[in-house]
Amino acid sequence: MEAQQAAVEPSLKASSSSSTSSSHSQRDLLVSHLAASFPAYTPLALSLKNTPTALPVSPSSPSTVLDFSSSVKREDRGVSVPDSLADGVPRLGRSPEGSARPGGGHRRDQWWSNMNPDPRRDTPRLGGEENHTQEDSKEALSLGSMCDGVGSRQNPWSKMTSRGLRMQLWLNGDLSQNTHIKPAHNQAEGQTSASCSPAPAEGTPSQTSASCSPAPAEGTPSQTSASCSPPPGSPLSSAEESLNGLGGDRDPLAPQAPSLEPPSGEPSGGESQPGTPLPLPGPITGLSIQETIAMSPELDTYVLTKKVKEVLTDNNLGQRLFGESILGLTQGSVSDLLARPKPWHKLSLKGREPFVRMQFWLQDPHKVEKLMDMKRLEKKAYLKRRHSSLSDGHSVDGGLAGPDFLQSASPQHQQPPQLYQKKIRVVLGPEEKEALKRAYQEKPYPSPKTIEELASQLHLKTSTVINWFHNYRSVTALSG
DNA sequence: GACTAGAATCCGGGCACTGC
DNA sequence: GCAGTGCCCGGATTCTAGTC
Repeated sequence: MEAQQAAVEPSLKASSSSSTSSSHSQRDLLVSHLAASFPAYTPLALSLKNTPTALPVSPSSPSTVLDFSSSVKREDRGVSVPDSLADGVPRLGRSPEGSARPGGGHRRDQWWSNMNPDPRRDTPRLGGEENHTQEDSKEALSLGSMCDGVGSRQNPWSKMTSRGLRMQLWLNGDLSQNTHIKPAHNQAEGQTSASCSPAPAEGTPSQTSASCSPAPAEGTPSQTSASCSPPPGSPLSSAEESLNGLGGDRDPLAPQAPSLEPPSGEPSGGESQPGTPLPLPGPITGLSIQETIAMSPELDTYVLTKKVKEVLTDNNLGQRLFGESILGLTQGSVSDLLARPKPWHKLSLKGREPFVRMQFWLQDPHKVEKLMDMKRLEKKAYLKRRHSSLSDGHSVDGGLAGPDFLQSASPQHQQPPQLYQKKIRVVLGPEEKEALKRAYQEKPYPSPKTIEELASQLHLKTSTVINWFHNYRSVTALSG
């Protein structure tokens, strides 16, 4: 904790200064420190909810503010009325004013504004806050939240959402306007990191043509796509470019540059296996996809889902296969997403991820073939398993259908189980619920000791008991 | 494939405590 | 008194398992 803060603080100072070339080494230190501290989010290899591994952060990661600003339609969503207010039902609890207070949705606007600085609105502020500095980045988080994020409640990368990610990006320098990432020195790094400074650093040799400057002048033949993208063949290039081209007033599915084509030769995602979630094309790092999502301009979720539905129905592909293979979600979630896509601006970072993945998938020319292959493999594996199970005298019906079956069918799931472990849903039995309710009647706010006791008596995790009380308080508050 | 209950998670806010 | 920190809370959201 202290060490982490020690690492953070210099970077805060560095990033708030106008020149950051001197912070290069600090930044490197910070990045490597973060690489050691933060678990990774590796969506390609892992399920959405799976255990993170080492963060593949390096100075060379395209940790960049993507060049969205020129094409991004700002989220002009007006006032987003929370459901709790929209339905006119007053909410109990401590913060009915919470929805009305200046924070709430406004903070998300702030986040979005920070992520997508609109040059048109980039007017000097009162009080001399010309620069987007530490203050700007921090003001969207309370002290408690900062503390939670940096200290006691650090989330693994896979669990970060907009704010957590924003902090991370800010730490990386991408959100601090004045942070100019110096081109990396070594060759390997040079390919990407060098090119992705938020803005062309003054006096910095244009080593790469290549800045992912937020707003290259219009009409400037931007090298961005070429230089900000990962090496040719890397799917990230297509991913990011595709997203770059997804300004809100453009058809999210509109054909993109040739680079949208997945790497030639090997179909993107390589040898897909049934049950292997998220076969995004190629080795996209977790950081990249997360950043891509965070920086992604507004996608038209309705158009996106409509297109996905069309492709699935046209090719007789099931939601389950699609969900588990592409999105890492269950059939029910896919159904929900496709039937009732939320507007982009109402989605958190996490909520946007499936749509970004849909977008990736739709742009894959081999998408149908790959899903078909998965379907075949799934069937083959199922039959094989069924055969062997029958010979063992065990039935495979029921228990092995669905994700479990998929996972067992996938060779990749022979890897350490924690990598592919699905979140186990706790289903409380009626007796457990009854006991919890009794305890609630007695004490809606149980002490840690009581929680411990309840947990051990009911053979539950303390977190489950805590969650139950939390949710039950919400439910009773709403109904009461 | 649609729908739902509810467990889990995210996040901002509030408050107590501590050290200066 | 103030800033920093840690913890807990409510509200909102996400997403799984189960059912139809």
